[in-house]
Amino acid sequence: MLPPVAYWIVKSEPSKYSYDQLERDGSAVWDGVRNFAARNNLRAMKKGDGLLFYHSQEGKEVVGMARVTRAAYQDPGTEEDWSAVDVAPAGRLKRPVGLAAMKAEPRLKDLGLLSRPRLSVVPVSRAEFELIVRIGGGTG
DNA sequence: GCCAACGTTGGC
DNA sequence: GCCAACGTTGGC
Repeated sequence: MLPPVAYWIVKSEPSKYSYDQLERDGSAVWDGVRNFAARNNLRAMKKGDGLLFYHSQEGKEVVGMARVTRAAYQDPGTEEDWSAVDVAPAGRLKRPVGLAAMKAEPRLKDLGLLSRPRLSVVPVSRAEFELIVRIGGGTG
């Protein structure tokens, strides 16, 4: 039996790196994280973990799913002790799930995205993950 | 080890 | 563009 996967929300400003771009690229090196808590979350990721891709600043919505394709390794952009993972797109939501919709959903009241708004990589429970995907109409 | 200053993020 | 929140840095 496969080990259970974990779930995360990763944030990106679409003007810097959008979900569209990830789909065009087919995969991406998720690097440049310079926050200890976010780094620790990156390091806890395993290949196969599920990601929700959130657009910050513009959109303010979860737009799609992605998957971890390579567990944490040295961030290639620095000599310092930071980490990167590789990710691949795993389906766009039929309807993006906006920040307001998540705030309004009682079952998402403990969502890390809401309680730790400045953290760029936050864990979510399987239930939260699946609920957000369901609110978004799935990936069709 | 504390705390003030500073920089960055991100919602509004 | 503003401002609040918060993480990080650096002086003491």
